[in-house]
Amino acid sequence: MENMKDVEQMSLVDILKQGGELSNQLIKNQMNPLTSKETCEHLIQKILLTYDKTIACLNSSEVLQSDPSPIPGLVESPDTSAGVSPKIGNSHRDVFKKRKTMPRWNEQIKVCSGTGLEGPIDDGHSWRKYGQKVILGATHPRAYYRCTHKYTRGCVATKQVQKTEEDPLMIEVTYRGKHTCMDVPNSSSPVVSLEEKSKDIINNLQQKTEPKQLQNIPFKFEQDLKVETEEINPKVVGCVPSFSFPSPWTESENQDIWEQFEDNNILAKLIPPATSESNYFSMSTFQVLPFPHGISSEISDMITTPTSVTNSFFDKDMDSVEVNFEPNLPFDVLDYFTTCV
DNA sequence: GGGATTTGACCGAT
DNA sequence: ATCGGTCAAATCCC
Repeated sequence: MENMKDVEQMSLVDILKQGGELSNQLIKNQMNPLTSKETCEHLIQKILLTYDKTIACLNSSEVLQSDPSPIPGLVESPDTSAGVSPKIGNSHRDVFKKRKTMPRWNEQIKVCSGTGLEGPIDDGHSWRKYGQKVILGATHPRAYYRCTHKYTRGCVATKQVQKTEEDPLMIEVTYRGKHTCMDVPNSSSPVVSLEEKSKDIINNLQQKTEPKQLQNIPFKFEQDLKVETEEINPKVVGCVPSFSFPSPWTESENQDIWEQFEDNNILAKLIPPATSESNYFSMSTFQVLPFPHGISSEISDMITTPTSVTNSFFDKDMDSVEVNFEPNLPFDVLDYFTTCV
């Protein structure tokens, strides 16, 4: 089984690398005014195909994994079913027994505040802080959040938020458990097909004749990215293309991106334009969260606003996506978030 | 007054 | 024994 998983992950990496190369080609072509629209369109189709391949690969690996709890959060012991408060008839001991058997996985995100994006950040969920602890060896305390609907809908999702050692402006978020409170379809965030997104991207490309203007392209690849992670160690098993903007990126930098994936280094960083007045905002990697909603409200939770709020930042379009941003690429943040949201 | 946060205590895991 | 995760009473805030 292990070997099989290795093989699958190897092919996944290959597919993802292919997607990355295609993305680079697309950018290069886009920078060339002589490139035909059809060429770009063809490239985009191929890129999207790599997504499909990866998803298919992931789905097959999911089946292969003998996870006895295909729907985390719904396979709890009876006392954790929706609507039943653990306060009733539950001692501490019961609670911890439950925790032990609870299927769980986590995700880690690092996001940096100070992006100039004042205001709430929304992962689509409301969280309630239930604890805070000083962690050994950590400078900053770790905050514990649970889904507001834990008792009303039996949602078992929790997250931990902690400022990083190296940079207090960076926070690390660890998710646990999938939300089971999102059964009701969210009509406000309709699913967009790959084709529609492809057209959207193409239309944007058409409108951008100068490479510099590429910075205004709403990036929506992430809508299609999906990753399933299981267990405690986060694994990048998703279809994550390398995506380069017309920036002075080097091949080695792109290689670094993929090495990050291969190292399962799951990070998302929003590094603010510390020294420049312009908004620089580059993407190097994408990582997909297995949540209905990914990047969450922890930034504002930790830094600017109280918890248990519904914030908006990446909004629905950024669901399930984790992104590395680096301060090299010109990217109009405000424009991006006003045109995309 | 109701909901959210804080914080000390409890308990399982290591 | 120590650490991490959670509970729950007290407190705060709207």
